[in-house]
Amino acid sequence: MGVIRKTKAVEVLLKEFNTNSVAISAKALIEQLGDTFNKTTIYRVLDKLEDDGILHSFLGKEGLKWYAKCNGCTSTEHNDVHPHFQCLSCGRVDCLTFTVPLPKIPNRKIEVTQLLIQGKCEECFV
Amino acid sequence: MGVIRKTKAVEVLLKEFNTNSVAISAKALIEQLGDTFNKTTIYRVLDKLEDDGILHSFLGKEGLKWYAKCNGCTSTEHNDVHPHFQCLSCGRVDCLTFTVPLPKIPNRKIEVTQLLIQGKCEECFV
DNA sequence: AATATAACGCAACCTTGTTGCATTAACAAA
DNA sequence: TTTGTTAATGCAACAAGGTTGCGTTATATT
Repeated sequence: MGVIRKTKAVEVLLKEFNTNSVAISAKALIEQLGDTFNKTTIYRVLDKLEDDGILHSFLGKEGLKWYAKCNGCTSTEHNDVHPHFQCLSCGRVDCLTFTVPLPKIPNRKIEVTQLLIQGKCEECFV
Repeated sequence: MGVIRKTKAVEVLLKEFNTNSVAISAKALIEQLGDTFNKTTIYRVLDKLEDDGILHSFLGKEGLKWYAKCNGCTSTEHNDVHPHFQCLSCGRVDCLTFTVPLPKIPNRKIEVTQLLIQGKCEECFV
């Protein structure tokens, strides 16, 4: 498990996530880069970058898969489980930096939490 | 907007949600009832029951749409935004009764929150 | 430069969910 | 209880996001 070859697709996709500090959906990436790279390639590179702990993914509104850069994750563990914010006006999604304290639930083991907050972002908020 | 006719499909689907106190995915309902009712019908009835404030929906793992009974919702407002718990062992999903306090986010307006917690449920937890 | 094989492109496919339209059935009124 | 209106249904075809198999290309190693 590892990105072993620095291909064009890997390079271009990584640049996307480095220049934009927001999350990007696979769909948007395909719309944007689909002429340059096959969608299969894009999906596979995203998968691999996630495996390697470089990107993390989550589900946005309507079940679309979004990706964003990781902070301090390794290929063995994704440890930046944080909320995501999706603007209902402009559609933009980004990562929030705080963590939400959850109450202990008796007899259950929490492994993953996915918190998606929807509303109006800074730019769309009047 | 309202369920104006008590049809077989409405009756059977409502019974599903009344006898099981857990959430059920549209997919599971189609697998279970697809011989009796057309999947289109099932999707439409679920839609309508949600419009009427009888069911609420949310996205589970893998972007599947899940439905569960509402508590005190009306056709104009779904006000039971609560976390959902999905067991990674048995796949079962249910509604949690607590609410999670979110920190205020400056310059943003929170409208909806979707919190999906994944882990081991009471039965699968050792 | 030769070579092994990861990565790619393409086409075909899968799944969840939606739409248009003709037919059926729920329910109110006669 | 028959009739008439129209909501609800079934069917087929479609839509969109994503996946798979396989032959070809290109990266990195020797």
